[in-house]
Amino acid sequence: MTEPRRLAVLRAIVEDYVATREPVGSKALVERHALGVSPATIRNDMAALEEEGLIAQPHTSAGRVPTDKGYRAFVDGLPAVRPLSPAERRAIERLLGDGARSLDLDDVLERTVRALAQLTQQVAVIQYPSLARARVRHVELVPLAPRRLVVVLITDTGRVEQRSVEVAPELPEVGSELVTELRGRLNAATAGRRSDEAVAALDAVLTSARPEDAGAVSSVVAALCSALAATREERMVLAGTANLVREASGFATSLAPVLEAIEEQVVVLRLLAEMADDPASGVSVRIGREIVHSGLSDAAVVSSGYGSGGEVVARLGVLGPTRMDYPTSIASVRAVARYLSKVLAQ
Amino acid sequence: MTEPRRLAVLRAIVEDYVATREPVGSKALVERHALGVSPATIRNDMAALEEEGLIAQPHTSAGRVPTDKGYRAFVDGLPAVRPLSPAERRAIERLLGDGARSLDLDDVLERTVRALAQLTQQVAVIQYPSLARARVRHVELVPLAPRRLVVVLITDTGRVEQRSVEVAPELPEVGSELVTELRGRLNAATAGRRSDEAVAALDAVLTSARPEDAGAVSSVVAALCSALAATREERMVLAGTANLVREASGFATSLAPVLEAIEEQVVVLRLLAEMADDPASGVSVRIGREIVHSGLSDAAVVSSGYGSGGEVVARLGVLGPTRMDYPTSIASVRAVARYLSKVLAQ
DNA sequence: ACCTGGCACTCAGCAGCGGCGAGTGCCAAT
DNA sequence: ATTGGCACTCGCCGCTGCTGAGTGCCAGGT
Repeated sequence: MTEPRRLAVLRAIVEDYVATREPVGSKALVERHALGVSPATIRNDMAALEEEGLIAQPHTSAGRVPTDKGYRAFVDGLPAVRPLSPAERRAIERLLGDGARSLDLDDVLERTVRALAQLTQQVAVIQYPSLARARVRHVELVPLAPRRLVVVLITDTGRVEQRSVEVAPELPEVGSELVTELRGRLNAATAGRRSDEAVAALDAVLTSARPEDAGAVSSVVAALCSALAATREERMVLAGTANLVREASGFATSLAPVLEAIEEQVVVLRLLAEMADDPASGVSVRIGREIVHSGLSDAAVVSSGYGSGGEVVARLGVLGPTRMDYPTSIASVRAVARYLSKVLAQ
Repeated sequence: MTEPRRLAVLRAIVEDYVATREPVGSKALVERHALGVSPATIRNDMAALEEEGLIAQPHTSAGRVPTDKGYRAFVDGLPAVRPLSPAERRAIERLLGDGARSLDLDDVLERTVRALAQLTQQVAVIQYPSLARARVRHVELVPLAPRRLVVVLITDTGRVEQRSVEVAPELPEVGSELVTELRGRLNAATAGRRSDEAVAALDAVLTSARPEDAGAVSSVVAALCSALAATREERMVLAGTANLVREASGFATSLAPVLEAIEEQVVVLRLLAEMADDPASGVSVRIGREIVHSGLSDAAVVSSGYGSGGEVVARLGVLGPTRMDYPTSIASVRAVARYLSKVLAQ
C-alpha cells in the first residue's frame, strides 16, 4: 500500500464528494479517476484512511465521506494555489473593473464583497480596514440645535465616525464661540495621534476647561472617546446570504445557527481575527470543529489578509459548508484579496 | 347562513391555521372554538367561503387553508389593534429602555430593529429617516494627502456622508489655502439648503473657480453632489434573518428568493415606499400577491411610518410568511414605531 | 330558511414488506 | 502488495392495503 496513492485516494474522495454530495464507494472511485488499481485495493486504502480518522462511513455498506480531519489533510496536501480560470478572471474584471473608479471605501468594499460572493457562490465577508493604527486627521464639531451637536471624527485612512451629543438641560447652552474654541482645542489635542493616544490627550482638554463649560465639554469629549473607541472595534460587510439556501449549498444541520452567527457579526469578526495566513499561499483555512463557535461546526472559512502596501490591515474571506470546493475558494479569496489590496494602494 | 358567523369561521380558520400550520377541518373547528353549531353547518359556511375565494383546499378531502384574499379579509376585519400583552410591553422596555440613552442614530436604529425582530420572531426592517427634506448643516474638507481629500457632509438631521476625492495627477496639488477657501465657498453655497437646492448652488461655485483650480474643484464638487444624492436615496437596517429558517417560520417554497430580495435592499425599500398607513390603525399590511415582487409571493409585510413630531419621515416593519400572526405583528409594529418616534422626537 | 345527523366517497399519509444494488470486509491466490 | 471472488449488510425504492380526517349531499327537524 504505497503512501502517495493513499493521499491520491483521499483527494479523489474529497473531490467526488464535493461534486456529487454523496458518499463515494471504491468502485465509483476507480471509474471516475485513473488510479490504475482495482476497487479491492482502494478498499484497503480506504480502511487505512478510516483508521487514521480521515474518512468515515455514514452507515455500514455505504461509501465514505471525508471528516474534518480529512478535509484538513486535503487542503494541506494541495500542491499549490490553483490559478484562476480565464472565466473567473474575466468575472473579477467585470465585477470590479468598473467599480474601481469609485474611490469611496464603502463603495469599493460593497462591490468587492458582492463579487466574492458571486464568484465562490458562498457567503462572503470583508472586514473594514483595521484602524487600530489609524491616526486622527480632523475633528469637526457641528451645532444642530442650541443643546445639540454632532461630533465628527475623520482618520487618515478616510474613515469617518460621528456621534451626536445632547447637552443636559440643566447646563448652559453651547454658544458658537465655545464651539469654535473647543473645535480648535480638540484638534490640537488629537491631530496626528492614534486613538489610544488621543483618548489620553483628551483628558487634558477636559481638565483645562473653564468650570462653567465643564459639563458640555465633558459630554463632547465622551462622545469623541466613543468614536475613537469605534475606530478600534471592527466592522464588516457581508454578501451572499442567499447562497446558504441554494440547493447545492448542503449545510447538513439546520442553517439557523449559521445565520445567527452571521447576524451576530462579532462572532465572524473574532473568527477572522484569530486566523493567520499561511506564508506560502497567503490564505488561511478553518474547517468544521476547528472553528470553536458551536453553531459553525459544519462550516468552513477560507480567508486572507489584505492591505495597502505589504501590511495586512484587515481580512476578507468566504464562509460555507465544510463540503466546499476548497481549491476554487482559496484561489478566489486570494485573487480578490490581491485585487482589493491593489485598489486600496492607490 | 348568517353573515357574521361566516366571518367568525374565517377568523377561526386563520387563527387555527396560523397556530397549527395545518389545513383545518370543520370538526376540529367546532371543537376548538365555541361556534355553537355543528360541523355540518360549518361545512356549508366553508363551501361559501371557498366560493368567495377566501379559503381553499390543498387537495380534496383535506381541511381548508386561507388564501391571500382570506388573510386580507381577516386583517381588514380585525376589530382593532390588539393592545400589547404586558409581557410584550416589558420586552420592549427591556430591549429599548436602556438603549434610549444613546443618542447616536445608528445605535438607536440598530437596537430597535433587533428588538422588533425578537418581538415578532420575524425579519425586521427599519428605513433610515428620509432626508429628502434634510438641510445641509456643514461641509467639511479634510486633506489626507497632497492629491487626496475627504469631503464630509453633515445634515441637520445628524446624518453624515463622506466621499474621498482623488485629484488627477495631471492637475496641480491642492494647497491648504485652496482647501480653506473652497471649504468656505462650499459652505456658503450650500448651508441651510435642501439637497436639490444645494446641487444647483454648487454649479455657481464651479463656474466661479479660478481656471487653474477648476479641475480640482470640479472633482470635489462632484463628490459633494454624490453625497447630496445619497441623502435622498434610502438606507435601511435589518435584523432577524435567522427567523426565516426557524422551524415555525413556514415559508412554503424555498426561501432563496426571499433572502435575495432582502439582500437586494432596493426591493425592500421600494416595497416600504409604496405602502401607506391606514389612518385608523396607523399600520399598513401587504399580503402575498399584493406584493408585486415575484420572489415574495408568499410573504407578507406589516409596516408603519414613524417620525419625530407628527410627520412621517420613514417606515419600519416586519416581513414574514403570509401565514403569520397578524394581530401580534401589527401590535408590535405599531408599538415599536411609536416608541421610536418618541425617542427621535427628543 | 336554516340547521343537523347520517351516509357514501375521496384521498394523503403511514406502516409493512420485499427486492435491488451499492458497498463492505475478508480470504486465498497470484 | 495486489487482486478477484464471495458472503454479508443495509439504505433506498416502490408496492400494497389500511386508516382516518375531511368532504358534499340529502332528507328530516325546528
